[in-house]
Amino acid sequence: MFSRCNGFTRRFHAAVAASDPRSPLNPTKRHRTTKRSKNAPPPASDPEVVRWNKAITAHMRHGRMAAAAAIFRRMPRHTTVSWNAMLSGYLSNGCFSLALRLFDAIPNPDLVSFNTMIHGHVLNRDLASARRLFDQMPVKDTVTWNTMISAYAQSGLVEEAREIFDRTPHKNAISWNGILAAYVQNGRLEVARLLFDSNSDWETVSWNAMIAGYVQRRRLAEAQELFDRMPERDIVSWNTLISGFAQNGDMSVATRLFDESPSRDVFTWTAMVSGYAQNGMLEDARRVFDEMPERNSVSWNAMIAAYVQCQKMDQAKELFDVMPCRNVNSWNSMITGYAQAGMVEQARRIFDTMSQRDSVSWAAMIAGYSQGGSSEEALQLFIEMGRYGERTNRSSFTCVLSTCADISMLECGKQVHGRLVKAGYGMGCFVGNALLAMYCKCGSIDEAYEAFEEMTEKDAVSWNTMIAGYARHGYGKEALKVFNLMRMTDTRPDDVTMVGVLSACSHAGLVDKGINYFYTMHKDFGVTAKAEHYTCMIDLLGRAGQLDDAQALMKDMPFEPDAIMWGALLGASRIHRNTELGEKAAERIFEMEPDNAGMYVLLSNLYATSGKWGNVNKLRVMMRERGVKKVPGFSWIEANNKVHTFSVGDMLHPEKDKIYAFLEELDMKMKKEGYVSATEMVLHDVEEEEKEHMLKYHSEKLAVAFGILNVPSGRPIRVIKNLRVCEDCHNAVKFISMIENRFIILRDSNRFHHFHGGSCSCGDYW
DNA sequence: GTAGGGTTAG
Repeated sequence: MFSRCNGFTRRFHAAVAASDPRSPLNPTKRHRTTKRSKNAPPPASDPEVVRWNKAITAHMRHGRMAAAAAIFRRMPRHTTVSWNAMLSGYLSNGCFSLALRLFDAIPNPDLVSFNTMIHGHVLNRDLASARRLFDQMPVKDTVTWNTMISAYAQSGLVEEAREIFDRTPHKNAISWNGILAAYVQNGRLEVARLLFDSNSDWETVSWNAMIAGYVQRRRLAEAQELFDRMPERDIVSWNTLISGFAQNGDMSVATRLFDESPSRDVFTWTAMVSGYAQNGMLEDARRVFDEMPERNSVSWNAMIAAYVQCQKMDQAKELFDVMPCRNVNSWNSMITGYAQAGMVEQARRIFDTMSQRDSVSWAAMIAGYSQGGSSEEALQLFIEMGRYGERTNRSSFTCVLSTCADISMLECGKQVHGRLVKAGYGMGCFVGNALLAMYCKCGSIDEAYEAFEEMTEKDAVSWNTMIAGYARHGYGKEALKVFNLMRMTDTRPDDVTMVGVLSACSHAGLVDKGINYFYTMHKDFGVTAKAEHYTCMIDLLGRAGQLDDAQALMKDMPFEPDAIMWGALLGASRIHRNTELGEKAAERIFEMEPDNAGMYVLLSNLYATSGKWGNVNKLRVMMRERGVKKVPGFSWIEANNKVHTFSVGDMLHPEKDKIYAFLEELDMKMKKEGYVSATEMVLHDVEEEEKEHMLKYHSEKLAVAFGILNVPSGRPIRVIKNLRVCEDCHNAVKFISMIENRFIILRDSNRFHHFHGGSCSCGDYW
């Protein structure tokens, strides 16, 4: 590393020494600005060489790198200008490594070579190398300083940009615009405005930057005000304002401005196309698209995106097939479109056929799998993405984390977390919230809280996720502690927060607190009770045995009770063995959702525990007549980097013999400790004496047994079940946690249960 | 031959 740095410096000094006194590299005669000073004589150049250099530039401008290189090789004599033309050509065509090699080979690099190379590093998103080169230059000109200012500005490093700006000896309009843009583009609009107002001779470019800042913040009135006041408007000014109104849904103003504008270019037309598209005006978008005098790939992509957004994939495909030159974005739009329309195979076909992919392509494909429920494929592709060397972006991280959360793959999620840290994205809201949700849903509430604490910025979603996470884990007090922390910040509790808070109270049995929050949340936080809040309250009162109050609340609320509310009441009736109310609730649910198998099971369990076997049978007949299929129960557990799935009485798992033998053994021990199997809990078409047998092999028990055999002792056993855990299994797992001295965390369709030492965090209250 | 503002995809 060091030898390389010294090499640069040595070469630089050699260049200075070799140059004549008029050289821009000679520290005694600094050039103040970019333009050659008027009294210096023009450099003596051979007109022949100038012709060659011009040819190189022309080829490079059209992306013909090979032709440019051929001319360069054939030239009888290379000037530094020829080398620089090649350098900037390679960079503008995206060939960074070629450029770097060429730069190393330049015999007498001058200021322009160095400036170009700094910019090259910036394009390569390698600010450190750019800065190293910058620091090594004994002589800098305004271009050098300006390049660094905008490099920092574009990377969000406003303070660094400011520092460079302050040190810039000969600031020109570009320097000033650079620091203005640094503030505007990094959300410091007020500072930018102060700076802007402190000076009166801004160039049009800077007016435009300021207007764009307001447009991005949807502050259109201020944008318009500046636009009206600016001394000179160019086409960019018009385009910025037009697209501002178009993107914010005001197509009538956009159209008026479009008609008023003195001239239009591709940008103007494309802004109109995408504006119409985003406002669902597909025909207008297409009309403008057809009227456009010229189109570039962005215009085509905007029109394709319009069809994609309306899920008109046939028309999107039609355009895609005929467009003259497709870029990555065109392909990415098609992937996104197919994925969102649920046509994952077509999306994959596009993904496989495209010649070059970027991180967006991978993210779109991963999102397609993830949202389509193909979790395994999503994870597979994420792993492949890493192998392929593609830089994982925030969006793919977010998708994969939510996939891990859905199927509760904690180990996988942790690995993704590790890569996230390595990628150096920091813990902003977007990715941080996904990480938080992953840990919550994977049952690792402590790690969730760690991630929460590490987040550099928290928004309402972060707080809400953490509160709801604690609530679902039965840690009501912790949830309320987080809620109280939240109240001390600037983030206002919203309706989602209050759903979390109320359900925390409900899951932890904090009845009075819950009631209090419910009745004061409007006064305290301006949250009006929605149906979700009432559902929480019915649940809370019901669990606490205040079934009359729950019913009274249902009667008084400003909504018609829905199936979820009746379901909460049915669940409460089951806990408190109130058959009459349970039946009433179930009746209403069956009217609204005749296919909701879970509710038949709940009612059946209620009948069974009350010894009403005749009704259990009747219900069974009813289900058969109505064709209601009980959703098969599954449990799964992650062990040895694999997900192991179990169904009732599973005979497919390779280790089934060991598992069943172990369960027999456990059963004996449990009975010695006083466990009685609740045979009556099962809803099955089996004979009485077989019931105990079936129960013993519920999927969650199999998974727990497998976990004890395979998860190292001391580590918690995490099991996920797709349905609610049955009472017998819940009871059994309590015994198992005591006998085997293990922490067992069970996620069912409703909440988390943390078992240890013979009891559960839900307090048998679920 | 090098540095600044506006359009698409996620």
